[in-house]
Amino acid sequence: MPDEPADPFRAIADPTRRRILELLMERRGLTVGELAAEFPELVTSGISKHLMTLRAAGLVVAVKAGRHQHYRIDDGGLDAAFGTWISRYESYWANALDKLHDAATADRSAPDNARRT
Amino acid sequence: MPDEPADPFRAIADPTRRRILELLMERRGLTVGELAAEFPELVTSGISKHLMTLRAAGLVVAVKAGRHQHYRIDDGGLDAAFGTWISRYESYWANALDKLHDAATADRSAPDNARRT
DNA sequence: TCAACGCCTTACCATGAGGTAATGCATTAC
DNA sequence: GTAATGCATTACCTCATGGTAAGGCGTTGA
Repeated sequence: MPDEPADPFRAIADPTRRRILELLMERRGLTVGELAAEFPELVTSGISKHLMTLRAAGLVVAVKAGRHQHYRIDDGGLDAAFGTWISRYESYWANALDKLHDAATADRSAPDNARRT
Repeated sequence: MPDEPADPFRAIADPTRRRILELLMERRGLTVGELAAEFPELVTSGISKHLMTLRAAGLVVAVKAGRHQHYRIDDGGLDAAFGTWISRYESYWANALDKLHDAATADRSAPDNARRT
């Protein structure tokens, strides 16, 4: 079986893979070598393995171009993987953060319940 | 060292822990026993370990009440853990999905770029 | 054609994570 | 006080994961 689905949540559990996704969001179409250059402490084949994990999770796709291979984020895959989860949590947050906001405005002396707005 | 930060992304990588979070969103204040009842295939101490992982990641908090212990989601912690990441990806999605939409309307014959809508 | 390049693939290893079982420790009930 | 309950903690096992090293294969350029 070449095509096991692979859990996207497990894919983003690794900091290196999250960093790869960030890099691919900033500059799409990066090659393995260009990505590997951002991780001096890792060997190229390690990056390749991470990319395969991301591909197996449906988060990135690769396009062959000559002897290079350009990776970019699979927008649809990313949405399919996390869209449902995020929207569910967002509706939860909408309620939860409302309550936090109420508490914060009611009591101005405890401002750091929610860092980052 | 009792307080190692613990990566929240690693915490939600496990399906059991994601399920626990969902349950705590539906009914807050569940005890370990009540949660364990939802996982017949697991032993109670396993659930306890998962809860400790979620606590270490700052995603849930426990409130002692008699000899029970009520767990609930740490709203601020959840936001601190994922808020930044999600908002960044959302702004990306806003662009990316726009492009998908453009591509879909421009070329009606390639409809399955985005599964799930 | 042949060598160099770029990436993938395949062992292989060390570490960490998920699971169970057993023990410890409060708290409640008798 | 004693027993039972509810959960935490510890020890232990197994398997998955992240990492390296080495070899394979297609592509490019001379």
